[in-house]
Amino acid sequence: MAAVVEAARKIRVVLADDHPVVRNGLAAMVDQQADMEVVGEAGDGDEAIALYRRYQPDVMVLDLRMPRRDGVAVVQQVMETNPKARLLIMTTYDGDEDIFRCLSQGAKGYLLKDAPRQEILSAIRAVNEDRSYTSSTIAAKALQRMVKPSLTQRELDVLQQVALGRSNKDIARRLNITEGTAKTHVKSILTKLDAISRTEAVAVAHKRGMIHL
Amino acid sequence: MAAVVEAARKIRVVLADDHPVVRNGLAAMVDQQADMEVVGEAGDGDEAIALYRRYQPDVMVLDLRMPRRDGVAVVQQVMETNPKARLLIMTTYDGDEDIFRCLSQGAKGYLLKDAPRQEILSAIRAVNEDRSYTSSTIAAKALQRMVKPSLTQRELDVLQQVALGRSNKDIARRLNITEGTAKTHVKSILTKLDAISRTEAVAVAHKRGMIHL
DNA sequence: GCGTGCCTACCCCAAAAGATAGAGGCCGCC
DNA sequence: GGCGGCCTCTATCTTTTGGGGTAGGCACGC
Repeated sequence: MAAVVEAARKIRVVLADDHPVVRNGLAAMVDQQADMEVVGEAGDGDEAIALYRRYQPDVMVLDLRMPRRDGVAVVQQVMETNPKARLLIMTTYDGDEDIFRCLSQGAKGYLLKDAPRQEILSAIRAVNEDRSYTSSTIAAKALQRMVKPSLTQRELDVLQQVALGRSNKDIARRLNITEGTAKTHVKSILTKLDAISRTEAVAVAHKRGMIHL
Repeated sequence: MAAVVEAARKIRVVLADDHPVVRNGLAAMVDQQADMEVVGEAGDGDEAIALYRRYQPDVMVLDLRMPRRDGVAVVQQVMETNPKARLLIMTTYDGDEDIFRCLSQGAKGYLLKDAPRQEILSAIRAVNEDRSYTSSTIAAKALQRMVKPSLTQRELDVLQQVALGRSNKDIARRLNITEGTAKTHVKSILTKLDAISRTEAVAVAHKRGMIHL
């Protein structure tokens, strides 16, 4: 057999996704490439962190929604111990607010799961070279987001309660504020989300990935 | 080269899923098996129907959520022209109400996307032999569902409107009924879903996959 | 120091929502 | 034919929502 010739070291990749099928598909795609190889596969957030530590891969591809610890938490954790980590976020949903949380915490790129094969591969290469990769869909969303006012933490707390169907009085009790204050928050939520009713606010917030029902 | 020995004809499979990664992963898994092969891949509902017609596969694996035409519609369409079709539904979400719509329309089996490799393969084999395959998670849900009262069509119409944040008056206008009637429907929705407010009803309905936000 | 944004809290008031208790028409099933 | 489920509509009453404005305390940045 001829000697294996490698111009350069391969890009070492760790995959993290809770769906075996998706991991399988990604692994197959990556391993078919001459310039990259899969060195580890994780099925949840905790595993992802462990595998990153163990293999110190060039790139880790992360699903945003995973059991035990979601993508946001993994990015946070990994970047803390390894600020130079190159992480590529992958998710099913565009418009997910968590994307921005990941990116602002240092994730290098973002991909939609319905991206074609080639886009996925070039995203991995881009991230490996420390270039950031952002799918055009997301770039557009990011711009939209700059314009639209974002909710404060407290408002997100209240919104979360609203989404559970709680009344203002209930929300006030749980957050240790008066009903009047709860109403104030709800009002500003409605204004910012451009919604007429709390129910519509929940729909809008869910669509924008600000809350997960 | 030795002659290829085949004890029996391979199971001919068509895959339908809008995520290239998932299709890739499934295809790799299937083609690795000695007793099955992928004869077609579809990226949306319309394609799925077209490919079924063209290849008349033994089994078609269908994602429930797809662009252009979702799994329910595909099952409906295919079963109509080909009552003996063997369809295996695959989805990300347990608790999706649409599952039951598919099964009652003749889909042979149901799988969660996070199912392990082996389960997926044996589901395909089961469906091919005209046995039905139901993941245990779903069997449990089905039982729960028997107990809980389901909404009438009209109530689902109203619920859909409620989920959009519309007021009773709005809903009444759009459905050509009086506000009082709209309220009556909302009331019975709240009762059946065991919710205190319309907002909670939306949350519950969404969790049960009765509506998609 | 001064503005700005956030959280808190209060007021009033009109509108909507929800709870309750009816009732008639229609359709399918036993 | 009778019964039950569904859709429609009515009326009344209480509670909750949402819109309007105002304002003090606090932290942060310029």
